[in-house]
Amino acid sequence: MEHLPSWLLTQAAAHAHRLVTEHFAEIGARGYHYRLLTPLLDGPASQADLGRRTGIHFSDVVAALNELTGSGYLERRPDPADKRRNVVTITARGRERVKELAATAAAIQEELLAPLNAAERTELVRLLGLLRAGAAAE
Amino acid sequence: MEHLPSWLLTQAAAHAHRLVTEHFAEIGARGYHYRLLTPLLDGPASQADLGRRTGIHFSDVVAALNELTGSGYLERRPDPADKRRNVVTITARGRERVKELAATAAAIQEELLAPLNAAERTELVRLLGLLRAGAAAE
DNA sequence: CATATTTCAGATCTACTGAAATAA
DNA sequence: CTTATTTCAGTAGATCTGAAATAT
Repeated sequence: MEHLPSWLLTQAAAHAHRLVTEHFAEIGARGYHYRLLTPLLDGPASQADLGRRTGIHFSDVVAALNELTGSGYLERRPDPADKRRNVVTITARGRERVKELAATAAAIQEELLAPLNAAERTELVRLLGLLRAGAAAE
Repeated sequence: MEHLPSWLLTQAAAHAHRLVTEHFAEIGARGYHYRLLTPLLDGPASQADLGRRTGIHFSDVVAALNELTGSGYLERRPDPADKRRNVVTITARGRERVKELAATAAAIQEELLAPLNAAERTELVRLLGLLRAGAAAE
């Protein structure tokens, strides 16, 4: 079992999940907040677009954006060019919040990757990236 | 975000989880069944012992063992030497079931690791093992 | 008519918390 | 009295399903 990739992946992800939940909770956030707020630094986006870029389901994007608008980190307005869409824009407070979330995320990575040296960290990221590309391919 | 280890880990694990759920469901099983049944091939164990060896919580071990005893894959008897404990033993039907589950697990690994060559698979397992050891250390 | 977007209500699985009963 | 084991009831988080309303 200790050599079964899917099991090792599950265990490592569970550990990562514990760290993410714990550290983000300390500042009243959760992982979805960071994942959704960060891409908005590059400019406004529709909710469907955010869902596709982050891998978060449309229905969950809705709930997380409700929380983030409630905190004043972003604004949601109907798109004049396509009235089905909402244009989601990050606010000045939201940009400050991202800095805070990014610092927390960096601390999480450091704790998670502590057992690996620099070369091993790079290789892990590369291998996981390959898995991700393969999963997206089919 | 594509280079954030905790995110890559989460995505890869989510993909692995989809494969595990999907493939095991085809034969009326789930991941916990394989994880609990396999160590019992080495001999009987108490539930607390199973929980420690598999990383599954005691309360979830109880529920999964209820399902497995209901299907006749294992037996649970009070331990005469320590009456707090249950001795959990795999049955002949259980041993057959493990073969089925192991074949399914192998198919899952193949699908999951398809993007990696043999050397990369070995390295991924090694790196995830290091993370696991680090997580267990604190 | 088919497709895309937003939204809500609900379901699943994994992981965890808390507490009780029993026995070492 | 403290600790370990089993058990149950319930929670939380991430993911996903299904369906409705609206607009392209």
